[in-house]
Amino acid sequence: MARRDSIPTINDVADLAGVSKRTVSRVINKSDKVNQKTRERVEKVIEELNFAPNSRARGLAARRSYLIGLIYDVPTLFINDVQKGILGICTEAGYDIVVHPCEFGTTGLVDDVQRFVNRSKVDGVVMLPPVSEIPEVVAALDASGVPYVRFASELSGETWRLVVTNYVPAVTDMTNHLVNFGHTRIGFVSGPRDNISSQKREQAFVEALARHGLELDTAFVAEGAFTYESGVKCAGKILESEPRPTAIFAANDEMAFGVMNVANSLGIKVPDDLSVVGFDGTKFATFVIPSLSTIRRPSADMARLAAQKLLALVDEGPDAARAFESMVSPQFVPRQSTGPAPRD
Amino acid sequence: MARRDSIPTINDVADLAGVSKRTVSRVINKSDKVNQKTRERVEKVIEELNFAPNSRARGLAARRSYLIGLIYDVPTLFINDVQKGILGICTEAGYDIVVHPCEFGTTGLVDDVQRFVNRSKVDGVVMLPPVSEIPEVVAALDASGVPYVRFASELSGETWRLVVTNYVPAVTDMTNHLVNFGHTRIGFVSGPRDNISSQKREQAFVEALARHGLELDTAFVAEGAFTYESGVKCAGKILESEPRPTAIFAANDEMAFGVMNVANSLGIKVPDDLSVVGFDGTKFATFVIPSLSTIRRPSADMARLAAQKLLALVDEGPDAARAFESMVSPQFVPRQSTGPAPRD
DNA sequence: TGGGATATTGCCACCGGTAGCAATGAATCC
DNA sequence: GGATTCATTGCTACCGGTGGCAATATCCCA
Repeated sequence: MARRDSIPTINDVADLAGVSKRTVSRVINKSDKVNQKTRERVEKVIEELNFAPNSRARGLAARRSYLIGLIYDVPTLFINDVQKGILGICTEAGYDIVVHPCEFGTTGLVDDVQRFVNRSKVDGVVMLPPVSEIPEVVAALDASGVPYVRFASELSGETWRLVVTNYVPAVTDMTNHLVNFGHTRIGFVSGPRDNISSQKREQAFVEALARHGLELDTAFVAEGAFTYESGVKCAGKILESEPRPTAIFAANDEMAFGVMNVANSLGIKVPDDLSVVGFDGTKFATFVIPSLSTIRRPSADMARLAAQKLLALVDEGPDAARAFESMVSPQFVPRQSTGPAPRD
Repeated sequence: MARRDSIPTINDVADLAGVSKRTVSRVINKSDKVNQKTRERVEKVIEELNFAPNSRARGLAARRSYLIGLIYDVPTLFINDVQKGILGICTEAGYDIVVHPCEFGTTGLVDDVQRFVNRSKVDGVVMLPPVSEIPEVVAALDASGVPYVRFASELSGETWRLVVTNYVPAVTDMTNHLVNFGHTRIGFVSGPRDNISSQKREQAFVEALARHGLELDTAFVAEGAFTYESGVKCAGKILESEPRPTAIFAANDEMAFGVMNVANSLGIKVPDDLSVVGFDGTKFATFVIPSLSTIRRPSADMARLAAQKLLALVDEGPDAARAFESMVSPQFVPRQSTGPAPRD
C-alpha cells in the first residue's frame, strides 16, 4: 500500500488541488484568508491523499515541535491517570507527548532534565511531583526558557505555571473522621523528609489534630519513601509502641498497603484493632480487603488543568494561562479500613 | 542564561571553527573522513557553544525523527514496567519516546493508529497488547511501512517484528500446583472472547488440565474484560455453582482481585475454601492479603527485547532484528492465595 | 468606466541540518 | 617532472513546511 517513501507532502496536495503550497499551508493552519471554495477543494485532496503535515518540517519552519514533554519520576498509577488526562487535551490540540521519566535523587538529575528539553526541543513541559518540587530542577527549567506547568503543594509566586494541590480540607475531613471515631493515638507514615508534598500533608494533619487538642506523638511517626517496603518498615516500627496507635495515616496508598500487611501478620485486625488511611486514591485502594479509606487526588482535573494551562501558555503567554484555576482539592473517601477506635 | 532564541546552530559552529557546515556535519555524525586536527577544532567549538544539533532539521534532512512511538491501550502497571524498560534502551540510543494510548474497542481505532504514525513521523513503533494483537491494526501498521515490533501470544510468520510470550510452561506449572494440592474443580475467568492472549492462556490451561485427565467445566467459566468489575461479576456467577469450584484461575491479576473480594463478601476464605490465581505479576499482587499467586510476565525482559529488536530493525533492517530472541517465558509464582483443596 | 480598497493567492527566501559530487592539496608512482 | 590517487573539504541542492510581500482578482463607489 502507501509505502513510507510515498507519503504525500504539501507539494502533492498543492499540485492535485491546483493551488500553491502557500495556500495549502493556509488551509492546514486554518487561516481565515482562504476562499471557501478553494478551502474545500484543498481539504478534499487532503482527505483523499490522507495527508498529514510533516511535523518536523513544520517545526523547523515555525520554530515549533508540536511536542509536549512530560517529566516525572517513577511511573505510578497516579501518574498513569494524569498522563492519560494530559494526553487527551494535548493530542486534541495536535500535540504529541514525549515522556521523560527520571531518577529522583540522582545527582545528574538537573543535567538530565536540561539535556532533555534542549535535545528534544519540546514546545512545553508538564512536570509531575515529586521532581516538580525540586528547586534546582525548576531553576533549570526557568533558565532553559521553555514554557512549563508544574504540580506543587504550595502557591508561590507565578501562579500561571502552577497547579497546586491544597491538602488542607481533605486531610482535615480525614482527621475529623478518625477523631469522631474516637481515635486519639494516631500514627503517621511520612514520605521522604525532603519531599514537600509529604511535608504539607503532615503539616495539614498536625494542624487538624491540634484543632481537636491532639498532637502527633513522635513515637508514632516514621519516615518512609512512598514505597510498599518502606511502609512495611515504618509500620513495624510504629506498631511496636506501647500502647500502640489505634489508627495510622500513611502519606500514600502504597505505604498504607504495607501497613495493612504488617498489621495482618501481627494479628492486628483492620479496622477493628487498627484503622488505616492512605493517600492517592488510585483504583487499587478499592481492591484490597478491607478496602482502603484514602484521600483521592483528582487526577483527571489536575491533568486537564495542567494541559490547558500549558497550551495557553505556549500559544498565548502567561496572561492566557492565568485565566485558569490554579488550585485543586483532593477529597477524603472513607471506606472499610477505618472504623471506631477499639476500647482499651 | 542561554535563551531559547539564541540557541547555536551548525552555522555558528562552522563560522567559529572556520570550516564549512558540511564538515561540522561530518564531525557530528562521526564520519571518519575528517582530519584529526579539524575534528578537534570543531569539537572544541561545539563544546564551547554547548551546541546540540536541532533534531527537527536533522530529521527533516535525514528522514528521521529520532522518535519511537509506543502504542498501547489502557495504561496499566504492566505497561508502566514495559514502558520504563523501553525508555532505558531507547534514550540511551538517542531516541525519545512518544506515547500513544488508544481506546481498545473503539471503531476508530485503526484510523487513530494510522493517523498517529503518519502525523508523528516516528521512526519506529512498539505496540503492546492487547492492541498489538488486533489484525486490523497490525495490517494498518504494515501498510504504513513503519518499522515496528509488537507483542504477541503466538509465533506467526515474521519473527523479527514479534516478541512472543509463551504461556504454556508457566500455565502448566500453575495447573500442576493446583492439581497437586488436590483441586479438581477449577474455574476460569477469561478475558474478552476475542482477545488472543486470553484465548492462549485458556488453551494452555485446558491442555494442562487434560494431562491430569481433568476438563474445564463450562459452569466454572465466565467471560470477563480484564477489569476488576468484570472479575467481580464473573466470580459471582462461578461461585453460584453447586458444588462450587475450589480454585479459580483469572486471566489477569485485576480480575483475580475481584474474585478475592467476592469470596470475602460471601464468607468464602482464601485460600482455605478457595484458591485464587492471577496473571501478570505486577507488584500489587504482593500487596493484597493474602498475597496473590500469579504468573509473572517478565516485563523487563520483554521491554528490553522489544526495544533492541526495534532499534536493530530501524538501523539495520530485518536481518539484524532476527538476531534477537523472539520468545519470552512468564513464570508461575506461588504465594498465599493458593493452598490445599478443602475436603468436601 | 476608472481608481482604490479588499479579498485571495502565489513567489521565494528561509528554518538547520544532510548528502552527492566537485574541488583542492598533498602524496605516490613511473 | 607530470600524472594518478587518496584524503579532505566545500559548494549546493534538497527535506517539507512557514511567512513576508507582491501580484492578481474582485468588488465598490464615484
